[in-house]
Amino acid sequence: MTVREIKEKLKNADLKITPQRLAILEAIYKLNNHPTADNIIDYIKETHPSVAVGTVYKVLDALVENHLIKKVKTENNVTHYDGIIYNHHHLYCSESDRIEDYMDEELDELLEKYFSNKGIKNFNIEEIKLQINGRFKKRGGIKK
Amino acid sequence: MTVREIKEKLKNADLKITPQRLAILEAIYKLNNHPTADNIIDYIKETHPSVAVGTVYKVLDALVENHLIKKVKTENNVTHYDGIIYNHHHLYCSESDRIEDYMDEELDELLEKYFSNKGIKNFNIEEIKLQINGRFKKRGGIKK
DNA sequence: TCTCAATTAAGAATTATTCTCCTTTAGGTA
DNA sequence: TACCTAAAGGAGAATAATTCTTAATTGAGA
Repeated sequence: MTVREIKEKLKNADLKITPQRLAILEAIYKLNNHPTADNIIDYIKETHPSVAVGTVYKVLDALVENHLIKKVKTENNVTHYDGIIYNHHHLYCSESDRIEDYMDEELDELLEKYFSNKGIKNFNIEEIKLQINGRFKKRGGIKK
Repeated sequence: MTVREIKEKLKNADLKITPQRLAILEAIYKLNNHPTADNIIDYIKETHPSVAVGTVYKVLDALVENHLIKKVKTENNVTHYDGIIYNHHHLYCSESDRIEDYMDEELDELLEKYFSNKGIKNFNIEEIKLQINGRFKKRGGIKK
């Protein structure tokens, strides 16, 4: 995702293009791992050493409100952010805080069809996401 | 859920049966709305006015660790707890913090079958929960 | 280039949770 | 039934994550 594209996103969302906002949004795209505010601050501090913590929270809120990013539901007492705003699912590691995206169009269609037929009483569905809990297999190294 | 049954659960989980633990676990079952620690404290303060906040957090942690309750994934910066520990799904209201349980055995079987066939590369699935975002229809009152 | 509403910086305040230390108690054992 | 002690709880301080306030800076429209 180029700076140009990020500027375009901010512009389309009617948000002023500021260096802080560019840096924060770019951090989310580059990290691509559902970072926390603290992760983002750590990431941008090299190129933007004087961005205030309060600014980061304020910018993150603005990005969420303007549908450029989303908050991720977790059991943590810390907010994680997602740069992917189209619907998808998440793999949650039961051993760590790792969260991975999971895209599966076949599954999406299945769920769409299922709930079109069935529906949920007294509830208007807006979005269906899977929370898939489990363990990531280790990459390389000694097999356990 | 009777006090007797709750005592049984604590005993089976190898947890000492204390008045605080009984009160907190009963609160979760009675409230039955994915309460926060603060909700629970408010609920039990009438019958147990001197239970310490730190105790509540400690007891909740013990109940989670011993699989008597579960934490609910949310975007809030506050932990919600669930008294239902068998697998089920959640309806999340996009307008409030309301979270409702959603059980659907047909759906469970569908998902089970789907992922048995498909699987997820480099990931061992332990549990699949649906996060269904939407709006609850208003009960009674003027139609909007 | 100028202007100003919007944004940011800085740091204080708030909220939710965790930690520490001392007191109390659940329940096992004799 | 009484005793004992490891475990649990109370109280309050500490920590961490986020929000708020005020003054300074700035993006972008005119």
